[in-house]
Amino acid sequence: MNHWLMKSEPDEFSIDDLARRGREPWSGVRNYQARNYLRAMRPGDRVLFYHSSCAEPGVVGLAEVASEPYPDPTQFDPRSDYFDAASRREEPRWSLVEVKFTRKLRRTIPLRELKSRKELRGLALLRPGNRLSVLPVSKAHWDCILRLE
DNA sequence: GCCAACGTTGGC
DNA sequence: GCCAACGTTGGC
Repeated sequence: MNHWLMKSEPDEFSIDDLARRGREPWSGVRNYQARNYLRAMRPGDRVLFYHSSCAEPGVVGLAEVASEPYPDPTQFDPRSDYFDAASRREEPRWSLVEVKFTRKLRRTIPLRELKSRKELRGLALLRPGNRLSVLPVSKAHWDCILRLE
């Protein structure tokens, strides 16, 4: 089983939105490296849900990968913001997985606090300029972050 | 709103 | 293949 971190802007889709829906196809990832991480995901993998571009960026909840990766349907929808005219159905460019709500954390663990922890050195989220919306997390880092709760 | 740190695009 | 210009992400 692998561990991941997935970012979402709470104005767009928050942990409370995921709690309400229970399960959500993670559409709209349009970065090749992030896509490759999505394709490496398997049902049962654990996910840290992270709020970005907001007053208090940080880890806010836990989720679980709930499907195998499959082609993101929004790439074929001309009305979607995520439409990609260059993607062909025979060879879809973009993938997604479905994500299932596990629970909210008792508190937000702010980015500021993650940065202050020596044990979290090397966490992909903290690497300079890392803007990927989907990132791997080691088991050791996962455990460390949950101990901060 | 600013800006660093990227990724992408397109001319050559 | 190089690289300048441009667009995006996301913290602050």
